[in-house]
Amino acid sequence: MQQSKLFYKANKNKSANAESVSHDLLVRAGYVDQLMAGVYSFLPLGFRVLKNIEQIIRKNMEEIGGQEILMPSLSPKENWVKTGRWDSVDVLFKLKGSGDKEYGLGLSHEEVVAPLAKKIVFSYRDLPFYVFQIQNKFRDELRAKSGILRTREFLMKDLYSFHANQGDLDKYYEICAKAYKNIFKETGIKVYRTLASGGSFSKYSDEFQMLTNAGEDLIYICKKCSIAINKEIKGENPTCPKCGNTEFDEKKSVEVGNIFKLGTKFSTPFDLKFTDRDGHDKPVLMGCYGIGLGRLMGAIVEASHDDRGIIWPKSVAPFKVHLIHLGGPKVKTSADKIYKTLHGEGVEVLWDDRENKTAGEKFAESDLLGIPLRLVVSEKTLEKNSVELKERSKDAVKLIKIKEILKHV
RNA sequence: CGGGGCGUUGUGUAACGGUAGCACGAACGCUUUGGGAGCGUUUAGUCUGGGUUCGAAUCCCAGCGCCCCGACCA
Repeated sequence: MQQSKLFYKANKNKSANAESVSHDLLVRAGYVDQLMAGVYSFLPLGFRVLKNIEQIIRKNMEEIGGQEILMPSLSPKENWVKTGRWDSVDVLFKLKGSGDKEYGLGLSHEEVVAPLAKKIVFSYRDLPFYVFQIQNKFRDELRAKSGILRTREFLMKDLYSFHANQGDLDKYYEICAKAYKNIFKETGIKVYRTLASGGSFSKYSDEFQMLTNAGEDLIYICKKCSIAINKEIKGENPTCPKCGNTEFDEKKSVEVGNIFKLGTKFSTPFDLKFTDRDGHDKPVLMGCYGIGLGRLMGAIVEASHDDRGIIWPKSVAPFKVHLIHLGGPKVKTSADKIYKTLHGEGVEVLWDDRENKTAGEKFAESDLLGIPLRLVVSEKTLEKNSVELKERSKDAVKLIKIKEILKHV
């Protein structure tokens, strides 16, 4: 991609209305644009990051048997009434269509996936199965905050599992927890699996929390065994559920994922059952497993930046290489050649081909954008048939031969 | 939803009730080219509606919007 054609505009001034680091940097570097409180557009740079995160999640969900589907955002009021969530969930967006027909905008998809499963599941032979989607969710949060960390519309991966018995659900729940750990590791952040209350869903759930001051949650990490619990759990029982210790570190954190054992909570209202080996009908047991993609993206920035800008982990970076040329037409021609070579080899490269920008501006913006590898071409480097290579996360620069660039990127 | 703060050009900000200015950006020209470079020209703004006043960005009322704290959080 040539930067002169990229749909974005970076800004030197700090955003006035952005308290959190990720909000400020993502807006300033042109990754996202705020439309209103809690609602954002993802510009090409931001969308590329989002798609990389999406791909990591997709791969891991497919590895544990997840089959990808796409469910609608609109759903009929009746289904929400059936589960009681029309009245009990105050963040549900409700809207009215023609003929005064009422709809709910999906904030999670039990009301859609359970009736769907009912059309496919009849026998124990049809179980278990796992379906997931990556789709926009709508929640009428009382207060959106911290840029893309808490929004009213956001991309979420939600997986639903269906089981014939508790043992099977328990087993899959742990498999999914492991996949989650892997996802967060791949996206470059450290998370704590945190025992939490399940809200209206189940007695207990597990949250995946990343430590950051920009977060809105508090978690308690056992000083002895490093198990983490959230506030509600500590409120109920102030001892470590694993080792009985009572000493905890209190830390601010952001929840990037959450898993629940739903049991029969949603299968019962929709009469979702199956015929077991013994010939008797039994309710299907469900689990649900969510990750907010935009929030994860924000969390990554919170975890990985410096005072000059973002430092993307390679796995999610919008481009792998930021190519910069300094100098006149001759240098630009060489840069163009390098750009085409890299591009031709499938290396994701952003080339700052702008002619009216000074070296300082290009460097400063490169640091702000946070692409992992920077290649600089100038007359100085060309004299040695080389380019300069620098990792965004490090200070060291080194010269590498142009012929050998592909070995380094 | 309670409390607080704030709405001035694309962004960041200034202006006692009296000429809406500065910086960044953007555009053009010339010069420059290894850490946000220089000169010149240009561009674009007082959230909306009322009120007070000779005169309102400024004071008052209402609305809308944004941010923060809290509450809430499938």
